[in-house]
Amino acid sequence: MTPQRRLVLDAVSSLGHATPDEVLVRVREQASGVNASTIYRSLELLEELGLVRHSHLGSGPSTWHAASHSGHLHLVCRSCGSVTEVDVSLAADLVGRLERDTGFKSDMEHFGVQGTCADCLAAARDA
Amino acid sequence: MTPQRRLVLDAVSSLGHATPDEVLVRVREQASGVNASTIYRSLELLEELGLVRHSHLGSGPSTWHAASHSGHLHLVCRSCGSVTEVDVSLAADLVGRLERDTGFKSDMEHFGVQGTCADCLAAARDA
DNA sequence: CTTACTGCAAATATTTTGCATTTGG
DNA sequence: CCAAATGCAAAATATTTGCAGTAAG
Repeated sequence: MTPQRRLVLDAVSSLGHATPDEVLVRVREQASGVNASTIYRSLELLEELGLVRHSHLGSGPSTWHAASHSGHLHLVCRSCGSVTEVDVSLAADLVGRLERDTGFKSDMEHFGVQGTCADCLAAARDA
Repeated sequence: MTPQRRLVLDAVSSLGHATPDEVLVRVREQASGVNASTIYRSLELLEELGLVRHSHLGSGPSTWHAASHSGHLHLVCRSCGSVTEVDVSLAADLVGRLERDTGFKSDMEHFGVQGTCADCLAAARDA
């Protein structure tokens, strides 16, 4: 565990859902010389070690979070970009049915669920 | 509706889930001079017109399909890359619960569900 | 020492944009 | 003719890779 890798892990842990670029910015607040490729390589390594995970929440870059911070679905609002977390158990029904019907074992955490959040729906109603 | 746009629509319709690059290749079989930027611009326009849609099935480029060909979830196998379609109604339970609990209105079609397909699970068991 | 890690620069891959040319109404 | 669409080239974005220098065991 090098200093750079520790900084990457700390950044991911404190940022929540961070893109590699956001991690880079945070890491550089602590150590200015760190390069983007080190971020990518560290994230990959930390994922192999099971310390962090990545998810695809939208069309942009993937986001990373600490492995300890898992067990939830990501609800991604297309309108305002907000990301809401809900317990992954809410999808247990769907996951179970998919497995029974097609034999497919789903990982609902890896991708975000796109849609529109309550606030944006309300704003659209008011407009 | 220009000749290029018609070719793009035809390509999307016949290819199923195609990336912009796959659409380009198909279009060039009919008209060799077509440029990639025309593909992107045509897809965008056709989506505004409601004739095609795009989904994010994995970490790579988005894929496009005819609007007539919708109403299903995409089950994307991480292991072999296969894409299985199942009726979107299977997710009605989850969608309803998310809306009731958090006010979030989900579009389950827009993102693929990652996981492992039955074949790859079987292969892993045999190995 | 020597193996592994890092920074740097360049290469990839994907998508977007500006602009001159062409096309179709 | 005029407005819109296209092709082309370059820019923008995101990520990966080769390589040489650095650092830690």
